[in-house]
Amino acid sequence: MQRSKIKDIFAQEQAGVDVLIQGWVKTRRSSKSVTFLQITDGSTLQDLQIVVDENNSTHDVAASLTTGCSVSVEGVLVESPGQGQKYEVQAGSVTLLGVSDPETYPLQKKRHSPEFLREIAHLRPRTNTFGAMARVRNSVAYAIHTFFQERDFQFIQTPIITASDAEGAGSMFQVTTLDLNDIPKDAGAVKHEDDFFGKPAFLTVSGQLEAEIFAMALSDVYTFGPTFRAENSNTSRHLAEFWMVEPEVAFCQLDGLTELAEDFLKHLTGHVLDNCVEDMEFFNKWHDDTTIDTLEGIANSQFERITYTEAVTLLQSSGEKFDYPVNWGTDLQSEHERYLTEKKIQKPVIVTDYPKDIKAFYMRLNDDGETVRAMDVLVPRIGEIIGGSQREERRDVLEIRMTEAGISHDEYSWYLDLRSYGTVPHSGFGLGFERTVQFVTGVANIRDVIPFPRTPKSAEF
RNA sequence: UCCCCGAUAGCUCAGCGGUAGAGCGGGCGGCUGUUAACCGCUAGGUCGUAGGUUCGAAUCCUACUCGGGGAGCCA
Repeated sequence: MQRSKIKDIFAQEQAGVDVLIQGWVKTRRSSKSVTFLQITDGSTLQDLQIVVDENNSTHDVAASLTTGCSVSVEGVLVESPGQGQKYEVQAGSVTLLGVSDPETYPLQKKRHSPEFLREIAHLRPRTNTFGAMARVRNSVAYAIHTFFQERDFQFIQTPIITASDAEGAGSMFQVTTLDLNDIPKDAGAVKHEDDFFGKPAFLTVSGQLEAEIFAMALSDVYTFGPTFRAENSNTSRHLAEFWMVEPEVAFCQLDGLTELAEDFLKHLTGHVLDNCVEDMEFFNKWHDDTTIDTLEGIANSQFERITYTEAVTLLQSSGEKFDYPVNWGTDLQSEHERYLTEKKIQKPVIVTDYPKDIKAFYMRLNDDGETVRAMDVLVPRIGEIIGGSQREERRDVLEIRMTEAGISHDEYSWYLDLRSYGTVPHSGFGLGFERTVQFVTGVANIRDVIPFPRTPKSAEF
């Protein structure tokens, strides 16, 4: 008999069919006359109840099962007389595939703290929360591709190893094959020519600059891959290794980019609401009882758009007491961003046109000479979920900005070349994938929305 | 990296100067179409590590390690 996934079992039109179920025991409830098993196979949040009567030849096997055991069950699908489930399986035979010693198996049939579960990252996918997270994460990833594919964006794979060490988005991990206990040196200086690439190499902090290359040929492109930041960041919103989505759009100015960002977030949240109903209800019940309302609000609302200068004015006249003062020219603090998106406007806010001195060199300079065409999308609880800009496409202006920022013109000659040979206005942004999953699910800590989190002093599994 | 908080049984925590407790989980027994099942019994801990104060430290002090919350950096 062919195995059925539990998700498909519950989608059956009617009971009465023979089924083969394989999965893991969540709990067992036994009495003298009957044993109930809750089985999960990860295809859905819902457990399947297996009923094993006393006179069943495999009742002793069923009664001996403990949490975590893997089993194979053949039986008949029947309508459940009990509360809590539509169908259950009247067992014909229960086969134990793999034991799970209850003395040592760390998962119990009760809630565990996320901190504890992180220590057993090899077993936490079996929990309700982490299973739901994995399915939603998968769904968001799928929606990212469909969004761009439907718009004829080309999926570009940008390199993970890069020799550029000044991409301007934070500290980088160095990649080397040199023996750190015996580093080759020449007059005290490291002989980088002996290293694998013949010069210092690093893990990428962004695929943007390379994506721009392809946008200047294929018009609309996006990347979606791992990104690395060696910042000593210890917060619930930062990882040393995370995934980022970076569309890059030719013949597009900042207005078009904000529209793309808004459509994008609406598509992702709408897709999850439509396709992860059960899992989202779970998150709404156990993690954040506002998350479904928030997502529905996003689908039905227009994002607010304000300039940095307007934001500063708004904050200064808010009457709100902030720990940090609000001054034009300094970056908005987390508390300021949260006030804007959570209290003042209560929906996603797109802040544009930041002072040039607090933004990256590649952002297009406005005619005022003071601000750049930057854009941050702020959402409740997470803060910045998207950062992007219209790129500086004028070579002379870009060169001045690079000089100011201390960026080598030689090393980025290829980037400058794009402005010499058929330059066009173009724009792009980066969306933090884990922050998006966090936002969608309402899970408080970013370490619980990625299978194996990498953070300072922590790279287990 | 900075500020604050924490680390006691497998898990979640109480104890806060006189030498270790609860609930859940585990084991054993009972019972019921049960569903975070229920009832009874039972086992289980060099109180994060290293120093110090004290007649005596889980408890007070110091350092370190790890974890959490917040900040910065950002996605």
